[in-house]
Amino acid sequence: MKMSIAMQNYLEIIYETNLAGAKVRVSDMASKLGVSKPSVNNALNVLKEQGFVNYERYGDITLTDIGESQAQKIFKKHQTIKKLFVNVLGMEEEMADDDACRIEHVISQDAVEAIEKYLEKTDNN
Amino acid sequence: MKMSIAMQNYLEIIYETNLAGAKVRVSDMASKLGVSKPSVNNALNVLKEQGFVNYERYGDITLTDIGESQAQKIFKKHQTIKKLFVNVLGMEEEMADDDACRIEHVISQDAVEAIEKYLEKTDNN
DNA sequence: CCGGGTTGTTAGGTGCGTCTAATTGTGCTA
DNA sequence: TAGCACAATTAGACGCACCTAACAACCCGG
Repeated sequence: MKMSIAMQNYLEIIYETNLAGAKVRVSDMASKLGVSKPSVNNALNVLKEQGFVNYERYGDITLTDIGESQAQKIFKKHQTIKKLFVNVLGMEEEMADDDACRIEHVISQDAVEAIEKYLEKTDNN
Repeated sequence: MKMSIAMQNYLEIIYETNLAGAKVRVSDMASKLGVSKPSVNNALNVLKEQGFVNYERYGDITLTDIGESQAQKIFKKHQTIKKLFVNVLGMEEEMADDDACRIEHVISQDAVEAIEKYLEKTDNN
């Protein structure tokens, strides 16, 4: 169940694109993540291999149930961290997003829960 | 002035060993970081190349002025993050240390400053 | 219904940080 | 002071994530 930071980011962008109601495309992923199309293609094949995405040559890109729940977990971490940064620490939204995007991949579940508890306690959720 | 996370960790462990007043040795670094001795050796040569450490074959390992100030910066970030986690969020010391050790390498300077300001404001420094 | 622009894929290669196995250097002790 | 244990280094290889260049498939306008 171990996933690299890079792979987590690919998964997350698919999830967010779904949330936005847009079609997931290799080119768009590449430009959003700032990598080349072959890198995206390669990542998708790895993620498919690991059972996180459904993907066929030139076909649609979708998340499997497992991929979806993984992505959701990451996304939730992101939101929690961002809330702490914006609501408690008074950071700018954009900056908070950037930091959250990097921290979400390395922070422990325990730490996230500690943040959540604090946000509840201080009515910042 | 860009340094990889791996290299930051090597630098930090040298700094901490200095703080503890102990001699810096390849073997100890390897076991503390959970990597092999050749990995440490290689890292030291890279860091020497980049001007962060003084290091000769079979010689003492010390930080240059630049290396020292870099390490100090990282260490300070670590302390700030840890304080937030322990004093504000109520996390265990050890857990907070582990999280801080990973987050310190990806968090922005702005975010650290926001944390510092918050700690001051709430008398947690 | 076909030709060209866009999108996606393949092939091949690079850098970084890691490893194991083998070798060399150091320094203590008998 | 010779030898031995252990510390450090070298050599060579691997995995991962990335790249560029080239090629293949898709699809839409004429």
